[in-house]
Amino acid sequence: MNDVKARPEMEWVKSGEVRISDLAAELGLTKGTVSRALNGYEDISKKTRKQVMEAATKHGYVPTTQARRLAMGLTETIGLVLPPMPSQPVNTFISEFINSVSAALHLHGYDLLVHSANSEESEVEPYRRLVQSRKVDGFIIFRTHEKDPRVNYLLNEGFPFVTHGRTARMAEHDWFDIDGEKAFRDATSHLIKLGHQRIGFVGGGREFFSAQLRLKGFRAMLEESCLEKVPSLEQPGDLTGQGGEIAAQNLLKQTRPPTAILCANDASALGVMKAARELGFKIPEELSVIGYDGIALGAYIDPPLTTLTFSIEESGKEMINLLMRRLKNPDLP
Amino acid sequence: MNDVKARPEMEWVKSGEVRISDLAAELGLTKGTVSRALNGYEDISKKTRKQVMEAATKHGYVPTTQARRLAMGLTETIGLVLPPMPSQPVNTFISEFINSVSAALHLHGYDLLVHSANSEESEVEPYRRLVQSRKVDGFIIFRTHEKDPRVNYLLNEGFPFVTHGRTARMAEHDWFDIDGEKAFRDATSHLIKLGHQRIGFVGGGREFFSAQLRLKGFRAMLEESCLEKVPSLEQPGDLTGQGGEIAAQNLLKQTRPPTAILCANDASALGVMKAARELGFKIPEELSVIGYDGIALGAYIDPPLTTLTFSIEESGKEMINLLMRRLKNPDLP
DNA sequence: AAAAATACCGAAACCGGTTTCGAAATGATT
DNA sequence: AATCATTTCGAAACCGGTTTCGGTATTTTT
Repeated sequence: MNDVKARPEMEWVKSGEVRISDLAAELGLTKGTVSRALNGYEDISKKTRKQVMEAATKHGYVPTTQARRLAMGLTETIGLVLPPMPSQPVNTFISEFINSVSAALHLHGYDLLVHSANSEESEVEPYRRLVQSRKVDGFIIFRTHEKDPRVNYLLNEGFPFVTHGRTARMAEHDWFDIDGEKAFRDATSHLIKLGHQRIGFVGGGREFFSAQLRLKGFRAMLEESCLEKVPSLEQPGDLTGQGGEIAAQNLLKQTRPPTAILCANDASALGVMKAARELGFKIPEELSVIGYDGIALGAYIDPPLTTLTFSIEESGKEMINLLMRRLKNPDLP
Repeated sequence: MNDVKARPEMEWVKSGEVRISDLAAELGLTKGTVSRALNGYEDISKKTRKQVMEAATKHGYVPTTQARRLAMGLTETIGLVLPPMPSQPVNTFISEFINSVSAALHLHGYDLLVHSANSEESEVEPYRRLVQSRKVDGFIIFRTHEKDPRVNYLLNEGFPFVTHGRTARMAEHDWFDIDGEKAFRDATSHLIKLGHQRIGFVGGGREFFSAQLRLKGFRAMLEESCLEKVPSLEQPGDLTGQGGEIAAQNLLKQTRPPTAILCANDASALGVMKAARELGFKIPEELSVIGYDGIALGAYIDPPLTTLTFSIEESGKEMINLLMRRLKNPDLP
């Protein structure tokens, strides 16, 4: 079934043939008038507007984006810079995130420009290039650090952006974050009610603010429940499977190993589970493992990964709303 | 460490302040001359060129992209349309692919525009919009169908694109594909040498050409090895975990179940493994399961997923090379 | 030294839209 | 019927670059 044939009522027109001046010439108008008619200006008679509209749809006229952008001084494009590849093995989050962000942007008539980061250069370099060449009107930043050079740069430039994750300067910019603190309070509470007395924690890097908040939630609930804080039960991690393995080994080789382990994300949790198996721990009988991200794959492995979920789609939508609001009026955070 | 301070030698200039006409005025030249000087035209004296270059770097001049694009009639942007979300649960492929493609494009000075597909509208609609508004110079298409409406549309338009995966009209366009046929011949051969006599196969949808080729490789090796073809051992799938579960149930509930199962991708394989566990099959003692994609996560589950790997990064690079070559001279496929 | 070739740069058109301003045509007011 | 207010559109500037063309100034050739 050829798609062209699927639209028999419309004479096939090669795209990109008709310009606004062509329409104007055919209608005996000037291109300025045609432009105003199409863009809903009030100083156009309904008769003229109707004629213009009809001619436009008849010829399949679509304004050339580059010309619009130049004239209007904006790009209607938002930039998203991907982190360097090798760091993220279990990366389902990113593609879901891109998808939701892209869809949300589309509703506002914006496009998504995805840029890859070169691991050799400075973290802000891609942002700088995009800003200077005026290829985007704003940015979406995720995986924020507490002191984030990208945030510093863009704030300094006065360039619009939203972050996924809080930063030290979050009072000065738009941000969105999952309440990981609460999630980990709840998860910890849940484990305690099940009778666990020794709970391990595998964190993300210190540089990731959101991972710090998850740790904070964990600690808060321990204190609230009057459980003693055991430093050796808090292991650093790096949000990767490998990091999870190492952390789990440190936890489980102790004389009194934990009976449950909370992980800052799902990739870590998978690493923890692998290490636990290799050390002979039965999951979930001897050891409970809980991750965070809600990757779809968790349901397909044995034992199924217990994970805390949040909606990536909602996150994307919410972030775009924040960003669009700011693009329309740059006021106060 | 503020990144701005990291460049102490450069006086800080707010980006986007200086235009080409500013440079021209300062140097006492016309903007046409400045443009030619910067773009390496031969009719510029070395002295003038040097002055222009220095003034440009001094002021941090970067040409405005929209203006360049309008004047030159190209966008230097390639479009990538994501498939609707819910279909792909184990989606690490996409983000890796986006990353590699984006990096490869960047080497050629091109940008990547990522667009999300709306599941309610026609598959070609996003492409049509992008073409008509002239937002991209070409496309990257993946997950091709044998008869692909997107391919038909773009061929009809004469619009450049590359596909990841073959199509029925592959003689007419650039494409890149992993030799899945050979991979599955080899895998099948391997299983046979291990002594397996009954090998199951979980395919992808009939609409995915590449999945068909994997099936072809499987069949070819069976025939070559003089094993009888058992239709019931070939189960359709849909490249999802759920599809894999169903297919596995159909395979394993037979009176003489297979001792090994080949899967068209890793997501299917995970579903197969889940179903096999639930039916009491021990992996890998009683049943071998092999997937295809090489997802990084496979190593972290128990038992580890046996998978056939290919380099997504290489694929992306190769595809971009094909596309760039075509953009530079639109000749024959 | 005059003629021809070359190097170098200015002028201006162009890409395809948007937006401001003013004038003509129409309608309303007195 | 003359005056004022509105409606409606044309004219032109503008966005910020690129590229073609032609004309001096300079150098090379004879």
